Amino acid sequence: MSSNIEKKCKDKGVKLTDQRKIIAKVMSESTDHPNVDELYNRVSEVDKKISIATVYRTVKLFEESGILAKHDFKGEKARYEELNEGHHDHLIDIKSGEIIEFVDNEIEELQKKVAEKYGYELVDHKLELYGIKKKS
Amino acid sequence: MSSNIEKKCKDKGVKLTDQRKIIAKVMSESTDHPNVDELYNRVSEVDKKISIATVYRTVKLFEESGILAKHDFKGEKARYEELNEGHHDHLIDIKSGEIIEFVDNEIEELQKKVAEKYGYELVDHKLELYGIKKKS
DNA sequence: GTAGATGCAAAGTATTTGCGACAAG
DNA sequence: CTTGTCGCAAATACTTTGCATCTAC
Repeated sequence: MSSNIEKKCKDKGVKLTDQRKIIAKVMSESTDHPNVDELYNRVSEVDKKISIATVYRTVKLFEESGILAKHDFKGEKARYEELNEGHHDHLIDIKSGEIIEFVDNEIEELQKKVAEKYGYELVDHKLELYGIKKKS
Repeated sequence: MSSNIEKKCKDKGVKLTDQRKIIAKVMSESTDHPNVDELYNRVSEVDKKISIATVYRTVKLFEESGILAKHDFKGEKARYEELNEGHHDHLIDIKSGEIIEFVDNEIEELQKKVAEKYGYELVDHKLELYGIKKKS
């Protein structure tokens, strides 16, 4: 089965090598937000000859092609996730490291307004919430 | 004249050495958000014997003491700024690199609500807007 | 067939650290 | 005095790159 990301590569004219197919598949199947090490480990289980340099080159390429998103959460290594249509932001549990994805259109709208207020067109943004789980 | 940051160090019981006083003064007088290299250069103009290791150690210490804030803007080196009472977020001009500080209480409120919705107490957040200046 | 991709190891960046000398409280 | 800081250079962590070889299209 060709992965979701593999399809996107074809759409965008990104050449598909065996290595890229494996990386694409692993990322497509990941429900978390792996960093390069974690991704390399998962990829190595499929083909242990793939080098970490290729993983770095590939995530960079995928990011530039708009296939993956890179996140630099506080004090952590860069993490990656598949970029799909619906944009979302992240709520990070500072105790467990768990990451919750959320969408809040009201905030999105206000961000545009703020940018406009200063004479800017908003082209991108980063919103991360860091929280502690409440005992309920 | 002792700098603003110098006062904060005394308040927080951070030992004040000559090097720290100089770094504090340079940061207090900076209106931009320098990275460690830039800060080191400015500090070197005052005392060229201060090592970059000390600058790294000091910004880390100041950050942990709640005196400086560290920012990791997209694809850039870490930048620092003095942390004052009024919290603010940043709007970054992706062409010029100019950084505009802003406050939007409505967004702040909504962030808390989002965290609560997922059962979290919001302890920190990061909001960065990236924009292009509109021709007016 | 050719441009681009890969693996490897070496080189870059950014940052941290061990250690002996030194200075603040 | 004593604990913590400094400068220096070496070490570390993460990421990129030169080069010879290989592969997708």
